[in-house]
Parts: sequence; C-alpha cells; structure tokens
Amino acid sequence: MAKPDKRDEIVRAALELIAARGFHGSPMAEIAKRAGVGAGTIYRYFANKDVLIAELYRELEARIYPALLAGYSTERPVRERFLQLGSAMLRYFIEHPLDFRYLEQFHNSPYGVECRRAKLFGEPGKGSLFRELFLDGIASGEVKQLPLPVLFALAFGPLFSAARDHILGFVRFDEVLIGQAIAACWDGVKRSETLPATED
Amino acid sequence: MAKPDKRDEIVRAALELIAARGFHGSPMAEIAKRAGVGAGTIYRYFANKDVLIAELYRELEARIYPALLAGYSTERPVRERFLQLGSAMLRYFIEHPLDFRYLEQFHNSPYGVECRRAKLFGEPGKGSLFRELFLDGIASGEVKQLPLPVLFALAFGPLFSAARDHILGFVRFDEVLIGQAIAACWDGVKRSETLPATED
DNA sequence: TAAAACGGAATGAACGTTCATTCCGTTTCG
DNA sequence: CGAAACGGAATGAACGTTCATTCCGTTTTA
Repeated sequence: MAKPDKRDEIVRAALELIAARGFHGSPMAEIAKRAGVGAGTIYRYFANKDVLIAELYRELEARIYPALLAGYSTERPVRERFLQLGSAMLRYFIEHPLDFRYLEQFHNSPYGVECRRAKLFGEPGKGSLFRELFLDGIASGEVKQLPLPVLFALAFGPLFSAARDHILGFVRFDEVLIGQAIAACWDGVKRSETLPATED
Repeated sequence: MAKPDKRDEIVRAALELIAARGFHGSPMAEIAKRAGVGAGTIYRYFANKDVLIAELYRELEARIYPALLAGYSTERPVRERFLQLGSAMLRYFIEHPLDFRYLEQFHNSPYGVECRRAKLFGEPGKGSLFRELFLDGIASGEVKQLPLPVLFALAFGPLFSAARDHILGFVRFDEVLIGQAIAACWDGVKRSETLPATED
C-alpha cells in the first residue's frame, strides 16, 4: 500500500521549517509551499496543525529508537550499556540536527510535559530503555540511589545541552569528545567508591 | 526615585503570564489586564513586546545574581565553590518557579542563543562566575580537561532538568536531595582517576 | 464519467501596535 | 484663595497584519 508521498513531503517540510524557526515561525502556508502542495492539501492528511506536530514527533521517535538499539544488549554490564546508549543518542543528535532541534521545540511545549511524564512513569516497554537501565544499576549498586527523575536529569540534561551547543557551533564534538562527555555523565550517575554505606 | 509602580505591575504580570503560558500564549492585552492598566500603557514603558521580554530577563538576572553570591568566596576550594553555587542556584529555582519557567522560555528563544554565547565566550566579569570556577578547576587539575561548553552542559544540564521536574511535580527536592544532586553534578565535572594533588 | 485528490483564494479570529481622547495633578491667573 | 489653563500619563477602540482553517472550482484517478 504505497501511501501518497505528498504526506512524506509535508512531514519533511514541517520538520525542516519547525526545526529552523519553531512552531510559531512556521505557518501552514509556508509548510505547504516548501512541500510543494496546496495549503488545503495538508488537511487531507492531518486534521490540524497540532496533529501534524504530534505525528511528526511520533515519526522522529520511531526513527531514533532503532538507531539507539543497534548492537544494544541488556546482557551487558550496566556501565557499558549506559555508555553505549548515551553515545548513540548524542551521535544521533549531532548527525541529525533537524531531528534534534525539533525534539527540543517539542519538549518545551505543553505536549512535551505529558511526554516526559510518560517517559518517567509510563508502562514498561516503549521508551523505558533508560528506566530499566537505571533500575538495574540501582539494584546492582552501580548507580546512585536517587529518584529516577534525578538520574534522568543527570544523564539527559548534559546530553541535550551538549547537542545544542554542538549544533549552535559553540563546540565541535568528534567521536573522542562524545566518548569523554558520556563518560563524564556516567561519573555523575554511578555510585562513587567513597560513598558511605547506606542501610537497605 | 519613586518610579511609577505601573511599570512594576506590568513586569510582574508579564512574568506570571509568560511563565505559565509562554511568550506566544501571553498577548499584550492580557498582560495589560492582569497588570490593571490599559493596553496602550505598556508602550509608555516598553517600546514593544520584545523589549519588554528582554528587560524582564535582565531584571530576573539581577535578582538571581545576589542570591548566588551570598556567602560565596573565590578563596574557597573549587569543589566547595561548585557545590555552593550549584546548590544556591537549584534552591533559587525551586523557590522561585516563576523565575525559572521564564528563564527556560527565554533560553529556548532566539534571544537565548545570543545570551548563551555571551555566557560562554563573553568578557570576564558579569555572569562568568562559573567560567572562572571551571578555569580555576582545570588549572588545578580538579576538573576534567574538557571544552568549557561541555563542562557547562555537565553542570547546568542536570540542574535545569532537575528544577523543571520539581516544578512539574515529577520529583520533590528538599535540602538533602539538592545536596545529593549537586554532588552528583560535581562527580561528573571533577577529574576522576588520576589525582595529581589532594586537597581538603 | 463519477469520485477522489488537489490547489490556493477566501474567511474570520487573534494579535501587536497606534492614536485620538480622557483624566488628573500642578501651575498660573485674577 | 479659588478658578481656569495646562501637560503628560493613561486609556481602549480601531487598524493592519498574520495565521489556521475552510471552501469550492479544477485536475487526476479508476
């Protein structure tokens, strides 16, 4: 069932424009022009702008997920898994700046809040890769005993910040620097050797 | 002195509305209504909306800066300074959620980029507290030898992310957790394995 | 040829900004 | 001293623009 490629063109155009200028700097008319379709055509594929925005987010997630999972195995040690996932994520963002800029916009919109809540508290399965990883790490004593949101902040905060700085040209990440940065994130997350014993 | 308090009312109303609904969800007419002034009155104090937004940012910065510096001394060891500044910042954000939400909006706007560039590369002096701290730390071997933007990412990334999660109710920070979170940030920033000198 | 897809002008709502007018405290005049 | 004149702060209706969405005539498809 070959879906009409107009839809793809609309999605691509929306990604490009919104990544560059934000939701409010991307009128439907301009998305249509860039996609090479009429303004009304968009509404044959998406009920309204909000739906287009949400659907585009879902498509990006579906693209990123496989990139993260390439060569990933829950059998490996926690530290190794963390370094692999983190590096893959930072690498993906750096290689796909449009995707990253879009995700950033999205996360800072009202939608983003719901999305984050789902990531933190949602059912196991989808998107909970890091959650399982952290829970494993806490259980094995390799990761600090902190609330999940704090661990997420320690891991993703620097990651997003670093990706933004790279895309804005404030710093240039190569493979070496990616490794160093993710290793530093791990230093923040991992239980320090000198930590006094805590009762269980 | 005795500046007209209309200006203050406008600034307060703008902060409240924008923190809650973002720049685009805060029409001038509504800011005026909330401030108890006419729509036109705003333009007696601010040339246009952009100026209002920028000025409000500057006012917030001026409020936060003193809170960070309370009891701060460049004479103390790097680690101690980091923990103090970081804790003060996180504490301030948690105690002033409106300020934080506004800053977040601002940083994710085109303005924010210029602002960040200034923080990273600007002249010494204003706002470069953390930059000097990191440079000191690198020089003394206490902090990882990474590009400044990466160190900023490691320190501020988690901090902002944590503050957001607290405000959104995903986690509850108390003094203990603040200390643990900032200590974890330090773990990410501090040079790990090889210690050329030991400080207490 | 009938139906579905399409294009882009039309529509109406929402917004930032302007400006003719009102309001009010101060100064000047008789 | 009281009243009239003054001036700038304040006002909010009105304006022009921008935008998401709709509508309908045209083109493509089956």
